[in-house]
Amino acid sequence: MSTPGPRRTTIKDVAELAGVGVATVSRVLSGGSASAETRERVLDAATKLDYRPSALGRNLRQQRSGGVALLVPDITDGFYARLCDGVLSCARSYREPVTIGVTGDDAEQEADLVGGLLEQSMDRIIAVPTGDGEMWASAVRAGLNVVFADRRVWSPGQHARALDEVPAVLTDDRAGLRTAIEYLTGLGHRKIGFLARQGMSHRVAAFREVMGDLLDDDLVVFARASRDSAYAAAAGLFQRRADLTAVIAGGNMLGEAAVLAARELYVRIPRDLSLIMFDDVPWAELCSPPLTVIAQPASDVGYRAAELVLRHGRRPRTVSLPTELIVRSSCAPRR
Amino acid sequence: MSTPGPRRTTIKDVAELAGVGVATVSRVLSGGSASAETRERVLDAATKLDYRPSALGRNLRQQRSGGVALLVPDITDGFYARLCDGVLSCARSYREPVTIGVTGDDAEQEADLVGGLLEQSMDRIIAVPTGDGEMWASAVRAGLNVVFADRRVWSPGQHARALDEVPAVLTDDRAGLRTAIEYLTGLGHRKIGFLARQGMSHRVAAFREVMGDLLDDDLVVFARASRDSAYAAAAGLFQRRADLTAVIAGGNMLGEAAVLAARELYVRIPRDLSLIMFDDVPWAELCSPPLTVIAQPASDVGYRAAELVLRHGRRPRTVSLPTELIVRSSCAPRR
DNA sequence: AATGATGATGGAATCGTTTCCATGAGCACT
DNA sequence: AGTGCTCATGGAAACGATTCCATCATCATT
Repeated sequence: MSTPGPRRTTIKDVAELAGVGVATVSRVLSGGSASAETRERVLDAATKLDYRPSALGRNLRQQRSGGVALLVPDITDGFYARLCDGVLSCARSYREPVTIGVTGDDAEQEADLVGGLLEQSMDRIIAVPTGDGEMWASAVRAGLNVVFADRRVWSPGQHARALDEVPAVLTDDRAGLRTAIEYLTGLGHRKIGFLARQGMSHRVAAFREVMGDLLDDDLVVFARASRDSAYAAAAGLFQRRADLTAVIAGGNMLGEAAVLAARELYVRIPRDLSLIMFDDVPWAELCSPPLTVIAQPASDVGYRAAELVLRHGRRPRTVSLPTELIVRSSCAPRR
Repeated sequence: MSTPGPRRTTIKDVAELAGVGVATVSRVLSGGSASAETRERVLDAATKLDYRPSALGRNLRQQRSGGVALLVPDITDGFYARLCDGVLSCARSYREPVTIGVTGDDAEQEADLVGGLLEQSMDRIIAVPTGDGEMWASAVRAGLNVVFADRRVWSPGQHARALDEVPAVLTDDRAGLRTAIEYLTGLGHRKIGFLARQGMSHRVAAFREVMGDLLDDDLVVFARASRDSAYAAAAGLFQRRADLTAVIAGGNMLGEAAVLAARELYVRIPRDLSLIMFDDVPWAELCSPPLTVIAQPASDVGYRAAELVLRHGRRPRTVSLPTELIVRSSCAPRR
């Protein structure tokens, strides 16, 4: 089977070669106090034996496994892929491994995943949460070190304040939405739709608030976290409400679906329908027509979240990163 | 600071409550032999205490941490994102956590990452390798359980056969390329370029082989793993060789760059230049013009690779998944 | 009835680290 | 010289599981 091989070199071997106790080796290697001479002898021995501390032993002793967990709804979505990339790049500089799980925007899967992490004694986690504040509250009570990214979750009961203390890195959806809506109304649009995905309630809330008097609740539709569902939602909206003249897609999968559905239904963009999509992706520029988007610093969101969870120093409650409206050619004046 | 809290319930607590020894509890929980009555008592106690075995203890004892590691060049690239998704979805059904690292197609970073994994005693890894057979050979000699995905690496020396035993899940690049090239030559194209990225030597080799007499080595160009570099490579090629009538992009970042560069240089697709891109992505259809692509089952590649590394049964040396040419509107007859 | 085989069981060792605590040396000050 | 203080140091005890091994009961066979 597997070769029995030469046993891996342990701290004990180093101690022996250096002629000191294991405790001393441990102290030297983790930056404790020791005399200069001892330190040198230990370091020498360690390099001579090519000693690498076993994370396993350390983890058991410290009752926590290193590394960070990262939970995103869908890694295939360009936005979350970039968010992951940001986390990964920050974690790399701390030499911390990152464990990724996808929740599919499903509360049950999310709970499962978190359960698994607890079992692994992972105590640091960055999450794009999907619903169920109860679950998250109990997780932080269990000692989990949570940072929310992209969206957050509030404490369910008005007495439990556990979640309100959880730091979060968000994008300024509201401002982005406001700019976008102002742009559209400036072009004369009044009937503005919103394509959302389950779990985007924060964005929907912001949309409702910013729209104010203009809001027509029949114009906001929800899709599940699949391509097909997004398409169905977009097509359904376009067919049902012929009076629609502009639509905002809550994410790039929704935007994709909107373009596709419009094409299928002979709705011309931007002549018949103006479209603004959340999140700038490389293909938005390549699309026909090039899409006007609300750009989000996805990678920064990930990076900052990782910093928060890894540095763990005094940390601000919540940081909000700016969005930017990038005007291309998918919006036109209402005709 | 952190609440000392009630100690987590250990196997010992369960043993005590059930009135048996810890060894028995362990056996029952991991499916060993035990009398029906004992089994029941143990299971009862376990549920009553809401006992969850600590992965830490197990890991240390077994000298290996569970889970799988996954190394990809760039998680932001749609292809690798889907590959990750495939791995994650398979791993989920085994309840195994997945640790992801991005190599950026850089051998040094790759080696770093693998070193880190060794330190964590991760012994199962799925990798899209980038260069340096030496490093991978020593990794498998160290007992690492490697499965290559998307591309593989051969043993450096002709005597060391370590790597040739490593299973791999690949896509049939050669066939895809052959079909694409036949399609292009059928349209009358003779000067066909290839846009590659560092680390795509397998694909370049296949291109060279399939092109045969038609090959003009000056028409294959390499980019580094960044968007800018891809753009520069494409633009450079288009300017340098005005006689070029068709080009194949080795990945979707390259394809993106090609479309952009062509647009910038007033090269019309497909009128002046036919384009085929490796890997079908949702936006290929939305692009103007819609792109003809060589589709690859990215998610399946990941899924199968995960199966291979997790089931670990008798396993085929290498599996090759089919590609498919999807004809859209980015190719036209040579004029 | 004596012997052997089988199977369930629990005690104890083990994995590799960190950290608590006791020890002893060195030094300053009275 | 004696007292007290600060250090460096090493032994040993965790951490929580798995698994080796010895023990004991039960039962079948001679």
